[in-house]
Amino acid sequence: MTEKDECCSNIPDCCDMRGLLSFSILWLLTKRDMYGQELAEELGKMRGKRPNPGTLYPALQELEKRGLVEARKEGRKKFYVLAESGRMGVVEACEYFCTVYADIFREYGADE
Amino acid sequence: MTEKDECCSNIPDCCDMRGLLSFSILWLLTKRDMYGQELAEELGKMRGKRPNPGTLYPALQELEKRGLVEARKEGRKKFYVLAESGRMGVVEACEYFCTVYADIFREYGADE
DNA sequence: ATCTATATATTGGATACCCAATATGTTTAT
DNA sequence: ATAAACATATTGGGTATCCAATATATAGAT
Repeated sequence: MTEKDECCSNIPDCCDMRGLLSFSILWLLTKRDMYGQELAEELGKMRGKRPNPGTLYPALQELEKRGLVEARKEGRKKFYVLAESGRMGVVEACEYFCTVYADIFREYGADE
Repeated sequence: MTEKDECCSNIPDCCDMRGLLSFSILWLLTKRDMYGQELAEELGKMRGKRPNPGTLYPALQELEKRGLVEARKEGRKKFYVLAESGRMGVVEACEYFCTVYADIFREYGADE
């Protein structure tokens, strides 16, 4: 608790680690439907920093436009739901991702 | 073995998985010094596709400019070597990376 | 009604990464 | 010396992600 607020805040300054936002969003949506601010919070927990609205909302619109997610409004909240193609795509993407970076995880992941 | 040539060629079309090039380069250089074409080949094995020269060389120049790698010429080959700051940075980056995507690896990585 | 908090969205600008195509050197072979 | 092969590099154009700052719209409280 003397640490930062959430999970990992050791954001490296050597490589900016940009990328994989859409991938992370799709993966989070396999857990449950979420609206924008929930996604922002979960992304913040994962990566140590919430994405800015100017980053998040265009990404969501793009995923919606491509038919990977669908939106359902509830009051002022707009819940994003994985579409059929998104659900298949994200599994494929996760498998690819894990294969590509398997060695890195073998060395630095695992415990802790 | 009936599969594709190298490791993973199931490049997903749902999310483009762009990003992490500099990170991957730094990580490869923890294994051994490499020149451009070697890096291109190793990146091709990792990700299923070699980066184009117009992608790779600017990235290498940027890493050199920022002092994370140093270059040593041997004939026509230009070997890239992790600099001090690069070696520390890449460990930090690997730990960050593994923390951020730990859950995805737990689900889709591990065996196979 | 009006104020506040919440949630979505846009604007403008920057950087990293991606490509195809082409150009410039440097060895090696003939 | 000239050609072929190898390696590095550049050009021009595109997309995804990143930011700070601002705008709009809805809901709940008073």
